[in-house]
Parts: sequence; structure tokens; C-alpha cells
Amino acid sequence: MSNQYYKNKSTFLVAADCIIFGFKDKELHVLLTRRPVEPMAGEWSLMGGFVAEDESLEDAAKKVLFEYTQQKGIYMEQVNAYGEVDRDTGGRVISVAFYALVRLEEFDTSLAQSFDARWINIKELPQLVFDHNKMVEDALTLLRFKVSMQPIIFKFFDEKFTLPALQDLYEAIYQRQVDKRNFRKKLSSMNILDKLDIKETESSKRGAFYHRFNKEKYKEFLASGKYFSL
Amino acid sequence: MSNQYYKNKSTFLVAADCIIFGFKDKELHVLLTRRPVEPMAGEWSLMGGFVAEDESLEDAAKKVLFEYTQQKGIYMEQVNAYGEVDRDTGGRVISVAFYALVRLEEFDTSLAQSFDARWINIKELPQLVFDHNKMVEDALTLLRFKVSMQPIIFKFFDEKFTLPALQDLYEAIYQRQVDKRNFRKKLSSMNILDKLDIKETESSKRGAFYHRFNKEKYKEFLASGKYFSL
DNA sequence: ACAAAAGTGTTCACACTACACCCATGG
DNA sequence: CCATGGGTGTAGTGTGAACACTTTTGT
Repeated sequence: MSNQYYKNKSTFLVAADCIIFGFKDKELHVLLTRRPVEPMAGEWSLMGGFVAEDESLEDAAKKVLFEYTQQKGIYMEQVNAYGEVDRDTGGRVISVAFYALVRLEEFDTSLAQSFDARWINIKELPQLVFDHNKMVEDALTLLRFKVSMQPIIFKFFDEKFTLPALQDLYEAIYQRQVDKRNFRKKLSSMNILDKLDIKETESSKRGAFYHRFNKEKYKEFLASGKYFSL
Repeated sequence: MSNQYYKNKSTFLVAADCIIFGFKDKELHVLLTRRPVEPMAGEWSLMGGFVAEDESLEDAAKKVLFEYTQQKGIYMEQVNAYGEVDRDTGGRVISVAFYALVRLEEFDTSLAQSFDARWINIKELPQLVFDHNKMVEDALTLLRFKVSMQPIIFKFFDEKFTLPALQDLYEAIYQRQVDKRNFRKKLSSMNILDKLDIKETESSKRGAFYHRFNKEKYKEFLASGKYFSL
């Protein structure tokens, strides 16, 4: 099928590696696994898989995501391609990294166990195989940028969330404390959330009202010429 | 050399495509060529080349850059990897795009002619082969972001430049007019430029003083806890 | 009654915007 | 002497940061 001018060129294994972020215990976590194959078998690693002939890079990443989370429609974004000659000690592999945001409320922990996978606090990241630490670093940089520009922070939650939890997540992503009055003021000035009548009462006695991201309100917000900023 | 677990996996042609930006006639330009090979021979295309077995992705992009510009030490940054199954109609090719900033003062135009290459105003971008238009779009988005955050705008110039030219470039990158007093105020507040005693007298009668980006001053600026912002 | 987290407004400093005139020079 | 682009300061407005107390409720 390949054109004649494409002959005699080197070909490469191409992998899709996923930096799967989740929010848990007021901290940002990454899903890691013990690498199942040689070389470096047993070492901490990102979730990954090789790209197949009839798959796009995104398809390959989605396949990996679904395999380990069983969630569909996960928010995903490409980070970068990594292509140092010796990056993978098992052979020449070009790897394309994607980060993904998963909703931990609906995460099946038994799944994780069958893959020897664990949610690791990003503040306690171990040494990972190959250049995976660099991938996580790059993914975090991109995540921070995107969160500040687009309403993707809500994708960590399954529809509804409390403002204290949202703030905890924000603080976990940026690793810095923010004033809750200022945080709430910024959110309410955008008018993109619905306050529900229900309270979440597990993490406090008084209880915090649930809120919901309202897509319609967000469209109006954009239409008024403003830009999202957190 | 490849590990046994890597066998029986599909391999792919991998290309490095370069979005080469330059500043000319008060407008941002991209270096394009007439694609020399089938399919789509003769159509407008970015500069690109296949990655070789012993090259990193960056090496491959640098090779392409050097081939078409003969400049070394060009500022270069990865944009994204493109891997749709049918993106290249000549075969399955994964392409990694890089943007680069070249100094047009020292560009050898005879070179460009021998490659059938031309500097095209980004406001008049023609239809390009495959997904190259998307690549340029993504590169521009990234360039704009980076320029606003890091002092890379100076890499369009060969050491010295005038403030009017710098502003013209800024306006060309963002496609919007800015007030020259505000623009200069922001620059001078950072104190990262040296004003030279020489004037550039070609584009005006009075002449505009040359300035130079001062790396040492910039380090001090960063050390004082401030962040670059344009 | 008290501990623990939720919720709420105001003030101040700084950064961004808008805006208009004089200067130097070549022709 | 005039046309062309280079160079300069100020006032007003909006945005981000700092800051403390009251409310609710389970124990």
C-alpha cells in the first residue's frame, strides 16, 4: 500500500503511554502499574500499549484507558512525542504520551488490583521506567495550563461536586493554597455553576452544597466575550 | 536488538515536519515548498523528512531545518504528533511536528530557490497537503502561548533589533495592534534589554535605536521572582 | 458547649488601557 | 519646510490579593 517514495525508510514501534490523573483524599493521584514485561519488569510504569496498524494514536490511547478504567468518554489530551534513540532499553520505540482525567467516584478498584495498578499521590511519585517521569512532569505542566484556561477541572468529578472539594482539587493541581473567598468569588463571577439543593455531609457536620457545571451557562459566558480563567 | 515482547507489533514510518517561522515585511511568514514526491507532488507542503533508525525525533527535525536554512542552533519546539490512519495518502505515517524560529536577516534566498521553497505570509496561507494546515494552526497557537510566557520573540532577530520592529513582529504574531507606549513600558519595566548607540536608518528618517536582549539581565529579572510576560 | 468545616464582603495595591504631543531627519 | 516614523507620561479602570468573623450541626 505504501508509496514507492516511502520505501527503504526505517520503521518504528510506536507506543501510547497514558498519564491517568484522578482526585482522591484531597490529593492528585496518577495510576501506575508494575511493568509486566522485560526489560524493567516489576518497576513502576505508566499504562501503555503499542499502536496497531489500523489505529490512530488517539485510538491507541483510548484503548489503553478503557482497558485500565473501563470508563468511556474520558477526557484525554496529547502531551508530547518522545523519541530519544535509547529511551526504551528494550528496543527503538517512539512513544506518544496522553494525559487523561478520570472520575474516581466511579472507579472500580478490583480492576486496578487485577492489573497490579495503584493510585499514587503525585507528591510521592516513585522512579518510573525509561522517561516516564519526564512524561508525568510534562503532563502536569500541560494540565495546569489547561485547567487555568478551560473548564476541564470539572471532569475529575462525576457531575456534582462541592466547592470545598473543587478548591482542594485546585490546590492539589497547583500545589499551592488559595483563599476560599477569592476562589469562590472568581467562580461565581463566571456564573457557570448550578447550586443544587442537596448537601454532601460526609466530610463535614454542617455539610456543603453540591454544585454542577452547567454547559449552557458556560456557552452564554463565552458568548458574552469573556474567557474562562482559574 | 528488540526485546521478545516487542515482536509481532506493527511498525510505522515516522516523519518530522517543520513549521519554520520567519519575520519579513512586518508580517509573520512560514517557509513552504512544493512537495517533491508523490502523492500530492507539486502541492504546497511543510518541510519534512523521515526519521532514521539512529536519530531522535529532535535530530530528524534539526536535520530538516539545517537542510533548508543552513542555520545551526535554531530555536525549535515540538508541537504535537499526528497519527490519524489516513492522514498521509501515500501510506501509514506518524508525523511529529516542530516549529522553529529563524533569523531572516541571515537567510540565504538562493538556497530557498534551489528547493522551490518560498516564504508565505501566514495571512495568505494556501491549502497544504495532508493535515499540514492543522499543524501550522497548532504551531501558531503554541507559538503565541510561548511568546507570551518566555523571551523567545528575540530569536526571530540576529542579536539586535529596533523597538518598532519588535512591536511589528509582536503584532504580526498575535494579529492585533498594540499601543506603542504600553508595549515599550512593559518591556522597559522588565529591564532585560540593552539600548545600543547605533540606529537603524533604513525604515525611517529619524532612525530607531537598536536594542539587544541581555541574557544576564534576564537572569537577574527571573531571580527577583518576576515572570516574563508579553 | 465545643469542635470542625461552610459560607460570606471589603479594602488596597498593582497592572492594563486609553490617550496626544513633540522630536529628529531626509528629501 | 514638511512629511514620516520615533519617542515619551499620566490618569482612570479593573483585576488579583489580603484579610476575619458568623453559621451550622454532630458529638
